[in-house]
This record gives sequence, structure tokens and C-alpha cells, in this order.
Amino acid sequence: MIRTRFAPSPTGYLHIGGVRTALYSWLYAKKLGGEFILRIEDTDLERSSEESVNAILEGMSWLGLDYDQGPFYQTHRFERYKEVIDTLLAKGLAYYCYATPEELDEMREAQKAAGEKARYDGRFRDFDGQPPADVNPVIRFKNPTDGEVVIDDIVKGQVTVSNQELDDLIIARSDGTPTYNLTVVVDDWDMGLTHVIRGDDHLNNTPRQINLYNAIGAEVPKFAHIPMVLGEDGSRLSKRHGAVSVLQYKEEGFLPEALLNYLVRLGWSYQDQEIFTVDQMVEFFDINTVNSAPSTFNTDKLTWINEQHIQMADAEHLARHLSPFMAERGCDLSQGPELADVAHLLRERAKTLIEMAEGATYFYNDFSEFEAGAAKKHLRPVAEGAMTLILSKLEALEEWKAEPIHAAINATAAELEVGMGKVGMPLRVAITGGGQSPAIDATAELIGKERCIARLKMALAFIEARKEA
RNA sequence: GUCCCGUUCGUCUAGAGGCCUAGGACACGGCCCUUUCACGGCUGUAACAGGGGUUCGACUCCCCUACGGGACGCCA
Repeated sequence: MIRTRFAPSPTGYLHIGGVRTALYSWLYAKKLGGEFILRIEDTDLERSSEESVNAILEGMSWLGLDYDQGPFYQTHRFERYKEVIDTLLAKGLAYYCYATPEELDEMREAQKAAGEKARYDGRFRDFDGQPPADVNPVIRFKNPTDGEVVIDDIVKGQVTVSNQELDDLIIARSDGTPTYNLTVVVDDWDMGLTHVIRGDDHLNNTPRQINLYNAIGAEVPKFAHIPMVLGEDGSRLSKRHGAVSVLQYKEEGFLPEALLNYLVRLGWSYQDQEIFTVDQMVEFFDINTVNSAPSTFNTDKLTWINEQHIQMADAEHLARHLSPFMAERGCDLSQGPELADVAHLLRERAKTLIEMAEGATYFYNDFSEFEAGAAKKHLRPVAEGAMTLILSKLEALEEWKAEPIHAAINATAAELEVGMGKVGMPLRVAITGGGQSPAIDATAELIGKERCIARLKMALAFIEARKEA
């Protein structure tokens, strides 16, 4: 069975590049009926935080990237890592290194000065003298010194690295805690992972990890190194590029499926299709056709995709995601139409849920002033006749539905021998407070008769006051 | 500096030697639709990093250069 994982370290927010590798792993497992595992790589006690763990969990949950197993925490598995390290030590495949951090810094500086790649020189590899009493040693893995490691990467192709380029990496710190390169190998082995899908910033670690797999007698999984996501200026994505945390996109009014859609198309394509439902992603995604070049994040396109998903979203689904934004704007949803109906009406003119919430406010909140520009243009004395007539017709309506409302507007325009706009626009400003809204008849229906009548009267009073001024 | 990876319109991408007068999408411009704002439809501008090979023929294969990214931690 196929088994993939997402293994973030909880040292910050869940960022957008991480989400893409998580998505690819998740899609790959889903597509092939495999399992997707979540593992929290928290061996760095200094930098890991519970807050970050929560941000990761919340992000995954919002995106709907559910996992079949986990979350596993590496800090709960220290016994197991110790066991592996002891075995390596016993077999002579690992050794204690007493070099101090200062000593190592000096070594690296000298190497760089000499134009070489900085790496541990193996000074304690064959040490059998008296260990210094005042140094807590680290444990290093004895990397093979000759030959080469070949990675048969699903997205990068064949990558060959000479063992001479690799040094003896630290697998246990001087305080005894294990390090990433060891824990990741032990876990991926213990958890039965068949495919390791991760960012290509790990490509350089892979050869040494393969050596570790071999040393502990584990089967080497298949690798797929996904290229990085770059910021809009082409450099590595970071905080200064604006939103990098998934939850920030949630707050900015993006639908989770839209973010996923944008991310799946960043570095991968399926014919000329741009818009994918989550089910379609699962059906069409193919890890073998992921591009090997990094790609640049583009908010404009994300926004367009979000708009497309809003347009095709189910009204109830939209309402569910829209609801928190309405609350933010102080809207009491019990004092107005069903939010789903409003969302349905607005979905063709909102790029984000924030925009939609802005456009939905007047369905729930009354206003005391009309938007200045729109009022100046449409609530003029000349509109008084049309307003008075439409008011009386609307008041007389027995069935408060878009169709009869529409008929009333038509009749008013016909009786006064003016265009639809001469009636529709003042009416729009009167009942919505501004000059922009969906079709005025459907809008009026949802706002409700009582509110519409009251707002029309308020508009008439506004015109009256203007005449006197 | 050393090693690894990469390079098609501004951006995401299609392109597996002739189908390419290089296709689609976002963004941008124009036109149409329209009682508002949008949606939508049509349309325009815009790219094979450079240089050498290989081949009858190169966006596609090879080499070099340039540029970009990554790694070189008792971080992951």
C-alpha cells in the first residue's frame, strides 16, 4: 500500500510552500487508495512551540487535508531513536565526536577560505585516545568515504552525488537528543512510508539519508522533491512577501478549495484546465508530471481562482465560510434573510469572502446615511416622482417576490415614460444605501418589504431635505 | 567559494526532433452584453536566457557561459 506523509516542524506558521507539498502527498495517497500520515518534527526543543503545532493542525483542518494516521510527535519517540543510535554505535557505524562548536567554526572558516565546501573533516572518526573530560560529545554517523549515491527522484530525475561530498553528520546532539537526519529516516522506515514527497531544499540531505537507510538495514523509499515556491519578486518566499501563512488566506477571505486549486496548478497542469474541484484534483493529479523548476507565487491568479470557486460554490457551503466575516461586521444573521440566499445572489460579484461580506451587510444592518456619491447622483429632486410612485406600488404589493417587484419597477417607468435606470438607480440607492448591488428586484426581495419601505421613506426624506437646502 | 537543482509571454503553464506562423490561463488594452457593479463573450499586446555542437530539420538531444534557486548547522 502507498503511504505518504507531511512532516512539518512546528517552528512557525504553516506556510504556503509547505501546504503545496502536503497537498501533493495527500493527493498522491488519495488517488492510489493509500494512506496519508501527519508527523510533527519537533526534535528541536528550543524552537518548537505548541502554538505552531496548533497553527499546523488548524491549517490542515481548514484545508480539509485529513490524515489517516497521526499526528505523530517525534518527541514521543526518543526511546526508539536512542535504540537505533545505540545499534549504530555498537556496529561501529557511528562514533563520538568531541570537537567543540568553536573548533568546528574555525575548521569551516579555514575550508571556505581555501575555496572548499565546508564539511566536517572526520577528526574523531577513528579516534581511540583519551576523550577530553570537559566536552560532552555528539554522535556522528560514519558516512561511506568512497563511491556515490544515486537518487532516482520522481520529479528531479537521476541525481548523483559523490560520497566524498558528504561528511559525517551529527545524529545525536551533545545533550543526547537526536537530530533531523536520523529521526526522519527512522520514522519514515518505522511508519512504512513508500514515498517521501517534500520540498527540494531537502534534495541535498537525501544522499546522506540514503546512506543511513542502508546502515540501519531499512528499505529506501521513493523520493519526489518538489521545487520551492518563490515570492512575487522571485526570491525565496518569506514574511516580507506578505501572506505566507495559510491561516492568513483564510482571514483574507479565500476558500480552502481555491487555495488548493491555485497550489496544485503551481508546478503542475492537466491539459488546459485551470479550475479543479478537490475531487478532480484527486482524479487527475499525477506526481510524475510535476515540474522540476521553482515557480513564483501570484496573488492575482489566486484571487481569480477564488472568484471562480465562489461562483460555482454551493450556497450553503459559501454561507458557512462567509458567516464569520458577517459576524466581524456586526451583522446579526437572525435579523435578515437566509445567508445562503444572500451568498447565492452575491456570488457572481465577489472575488473574496470579504468582498462578499461587504456587499451583504445591508441585508442585515440598517444604515443612517446614504453613500455620498451615489446619493448625490441618484437621490435628486427629479427622482422624487419616481420614488413616490414606486413606493406606493411596492407598499401595495401582496406578494413580496422578485417578479412582482420587477413588474412594479417596469410599470413605474412606463407610467412616467422614463427609462428603467431613472427608477432602478434611485431605488437601489434607497434600499441598499449605495450605487452597487445585484439585480434590484432580487435584492429587494431578500432585504424584505418592511425594510425596503422604511428605507424608501428615508430616501424621500433625504430628497426633501435636499430640496430645502 | 564548493556541491546539487533549474531556465518557454510580466506570472502559472502546453510543448517528449518536423503538428510551432510556439497553444491555454492570470494580469493588462480594445469591443460587445448590461437599469448599477460585476459575470460572461469576442479580441489585441507579449516568450523558447546566450553561444556552440548533433541532425536534412531543434523549444525539444549534448556541451559551455550567464542568470536564478537550494544546500554546505549540535535547524528541520
